[in-house]
Amino acid sequence: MVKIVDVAREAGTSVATVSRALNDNDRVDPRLAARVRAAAEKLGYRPNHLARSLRRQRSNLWLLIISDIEVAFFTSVARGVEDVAVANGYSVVLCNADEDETKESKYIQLAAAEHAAGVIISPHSTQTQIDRLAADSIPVVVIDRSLAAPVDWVMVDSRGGALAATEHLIRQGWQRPACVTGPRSAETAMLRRLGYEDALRAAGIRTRRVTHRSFHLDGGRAGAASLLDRDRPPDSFFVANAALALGVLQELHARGLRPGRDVGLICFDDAPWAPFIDPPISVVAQPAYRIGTQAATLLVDRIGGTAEGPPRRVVLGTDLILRESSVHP
Amino acid sequence: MVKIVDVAREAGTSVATVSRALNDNDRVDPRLAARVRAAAEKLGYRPNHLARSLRRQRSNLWLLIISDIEVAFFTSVARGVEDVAVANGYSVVLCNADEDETKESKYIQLAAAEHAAGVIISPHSTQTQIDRLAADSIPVVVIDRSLAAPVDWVMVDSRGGALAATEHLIRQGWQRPACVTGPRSAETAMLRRLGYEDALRAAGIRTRRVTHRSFHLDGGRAGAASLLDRDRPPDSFFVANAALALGVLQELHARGLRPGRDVGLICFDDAPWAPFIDPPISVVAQPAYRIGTQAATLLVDRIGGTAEGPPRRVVLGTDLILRESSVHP
DNA sequence: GTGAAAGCGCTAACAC
DNA sequence: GTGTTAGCGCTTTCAC
Repeated sequence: MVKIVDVAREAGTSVATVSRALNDNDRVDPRLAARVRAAAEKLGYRPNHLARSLRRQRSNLWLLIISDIEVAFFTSVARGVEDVAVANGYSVVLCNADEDETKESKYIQLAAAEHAAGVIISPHSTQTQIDRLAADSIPVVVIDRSLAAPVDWVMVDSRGGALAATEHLIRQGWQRPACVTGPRSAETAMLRRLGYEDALRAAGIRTRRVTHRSFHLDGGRAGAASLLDRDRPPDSFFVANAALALGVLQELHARGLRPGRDVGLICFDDAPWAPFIDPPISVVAQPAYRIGTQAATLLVDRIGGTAEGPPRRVVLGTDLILRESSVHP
Repeated sequence: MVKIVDVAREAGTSVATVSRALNDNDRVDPRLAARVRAAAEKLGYRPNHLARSLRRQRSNLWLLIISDIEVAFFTSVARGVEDVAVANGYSVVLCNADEDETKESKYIQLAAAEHAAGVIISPHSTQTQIDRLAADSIPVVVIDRSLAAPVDWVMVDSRGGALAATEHLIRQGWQRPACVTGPRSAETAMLRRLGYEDALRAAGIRTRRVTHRSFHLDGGRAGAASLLDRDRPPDSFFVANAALALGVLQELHARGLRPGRDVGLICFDDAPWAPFIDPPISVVAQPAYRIGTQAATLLVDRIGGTAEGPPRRVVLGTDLILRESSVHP
């Protein structure tokens, strides 16, 4: 292993100068700097990140703590985060909290122990504790959901998207839209429900048909079943994410109900397979990749100290993509 | 920040003993150890991973370098890896090489620079260079594809799965099966093609209808188009992964060909949406999560030094899941 | 603009 | 079984 003293010897200078030259410190003679770079090149010098981080009391690692890695939305977010991180010389540790508070808090501890340069998190709940990070002055950017603490965040206009989707169902002619959404603890689940209710209110529909379930296929199936078993069952569904929608689809299929003919269906989250379902599914598309890049950019600014002061909040808009599942015959 | 000396003072002992007690070294008096742990607890001591790693010349980070994070298969693998890693006190840095050799080699460099404890990689090609890791004696486990170098690996029986899938098509009564597979540089693409050809040979079918494309939706679409434009077009398709299958589906749809009626279709990789496509897609399912846990287990053994000696190879079997797309009317 | 030297927090070799 | 201490490789004062 070739280290900084070896480069110094080769370049005929001191370790201090090598360090400065290689870290683009300007207080070094351009010609000497060139000699240093040549020496480093020649010897194949690779800085030891561990030593640097120990000295600086900060690593070049980000922790990206997401609530469910198997949700395609988060995968795209991760991509966006990673692209920006790598471009800025950081590496991303992807942590899957699995909607589990214990796991989540372990990862927050880990961020502190590893002296992470920053953290991007989609918190389990608005009560998620990030004091440990604040205490070590590790910058945090929150995505997808908000947080009680005063931090930067990037969200999608869930309520607006849900409103647009439900309005669309009503305008199509569906009379009794229902809402299958996520757990009450998830802010997005609540916001999407609220958007749904906004639309009903605007249309003068009194009956709210709502069910809260876990954000999974099984939840969707059970939710649809419970709704359909009611006295005056819904004739259409606004579903709060793609996994839930798969479950709703399954239940509809089991009952011989075809979307776009017998019932209306639209869901939050576009997915690569949505156009191929029978029938193709109408969706509210979220700019997942951009959420990732935006969050990462905010984090870079905070770490660099470019951004001081109060939290910044970014809200990205959604797109309504209409396919056949929401058509009223 | 409370450090090891603080704990030593509190417990009335030396830093060496604290280090030993906290790292479960047995050469320490149980009662003293208890006192140390109590002191650490009381002061809220958190070991500094950076310092530890610098001293040990090895961090507790794994790099998981996958070829495409948006492929659901790799997401499940990642989950498996992470679960085992965390259970063993490691953290996983997820790196998305994006089927790009340059990115891949940067991540391999990174593993060295960060003194990663180990690396799990789905290499871009069999020629991927991992010397840099061997040089730093960082253990490597290869997944999904093989590698020229002598390392541990975990794979799925691609050839066998492809054979079973194609045999199934033929047994259904399809006469002219085609194969839409990935790039020649991807070993899985080649193996799946070979399995397909094994089945044709066994059935006495002479004409091979094969196209190699990138493992993406667009590749599938273009591949299906080129095959269907031939003089004697295929009447059925064995497709080498789920993304490709979506593209094939798109092209079939555009031409008014319905799987399970006009053509036969089966693909590698199960996906949560496969049962909901019109018609539901028959697939060769891979045990993705288990591939992850297996690879991680091999890595843990290598790091711990439990496993010395020659490379170990794990080949996991596939499951044929039959739905409607492969039915011959 | 450059160099000498301290020290980040920890582990492990060595001495007892 | 326990303590003393060197040193992992780097950055960053401080002195010149």
